[in-house]
Amino acid sequence: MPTPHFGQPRYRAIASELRQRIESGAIPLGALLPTEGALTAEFRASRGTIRQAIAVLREDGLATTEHGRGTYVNAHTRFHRSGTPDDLETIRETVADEKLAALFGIEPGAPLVEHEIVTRRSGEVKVVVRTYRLLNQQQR
Amino acid sequence: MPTPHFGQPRYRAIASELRQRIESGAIPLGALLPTEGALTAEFRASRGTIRQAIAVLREDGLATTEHGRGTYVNAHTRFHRSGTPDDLETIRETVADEKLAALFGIEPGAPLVEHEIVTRRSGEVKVVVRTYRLLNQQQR
DNA sequence: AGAAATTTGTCCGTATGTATC
DNA sequence: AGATACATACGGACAAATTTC
Repeated sequence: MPTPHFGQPRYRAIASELRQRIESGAIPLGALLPTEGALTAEFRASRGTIRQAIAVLREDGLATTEHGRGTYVNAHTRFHRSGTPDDLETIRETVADEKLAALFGIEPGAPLVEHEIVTRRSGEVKVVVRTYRLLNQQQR
Repeated sequence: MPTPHFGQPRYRAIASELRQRIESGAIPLGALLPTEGALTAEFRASRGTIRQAIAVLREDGLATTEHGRGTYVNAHTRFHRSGTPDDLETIRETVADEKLAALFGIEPGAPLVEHEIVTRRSGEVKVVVRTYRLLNQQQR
């Protein structure tokens, strides 16, 4: 069989289809996706293509895959406006180390405001973001 | 050929090697990586495995791939949209201090990927943002 | 507790499509 | 137009983690 992929690659089309099933509720949040074997049968695509489609969902934060277990639809992904239960936000005053001091052009030990946001997904820390600003600095 | 991957998968080992070449300067920032074909020959791995290794570098923000062109090592300086020049983005591998180690549930000293964005406005550093993620090296 | 079945992870080789040089 | 380089897709094989019996 040739491999004609005009506009949309096969794996993206499959990813879209799966995404739609998730958003429509056909596949409930927190549930397992069909196995790779089942999806290869349904879409009559190779396993590699199916895995690529699932990788798209993972990259978009919609699913999480576990070895030997399967791929879950992430329970609480979208629509987390303010007060996300899974994010932790901390604001504290800290002091500049050598590197930060050099960047800001201040003395090491001088005060800075540190803003830290910890993002978790399924209990695991996914990313830690820290912003540093000078004290009493007004936005423009 | 069998597939003996004891501790570390082949594609991760290759990714580490490439990462090291980048950090050591053997492959300069902004330069093109060797082509997939060249890497296939050098590491005697299949093209799929090479592409998996390069994907790791992309996920860590170290490289960018362009169809038909090649894979670039991301340079320190990133493009700025119109208006606000003078942003500087740095990606480096660092080690977890006590606090970060506790957050991620890893050992202090374990490697992390740090993205740092320094925003200046008329020569003055306005804000420093640092994000920390697990290296694509350790699975868990 | 142990063995088998299930499911995802890694790797190979090949072929063809598409973008860039 | 031709050569080069990345993108997509197939099929097969074995490894490793989990679940089931």
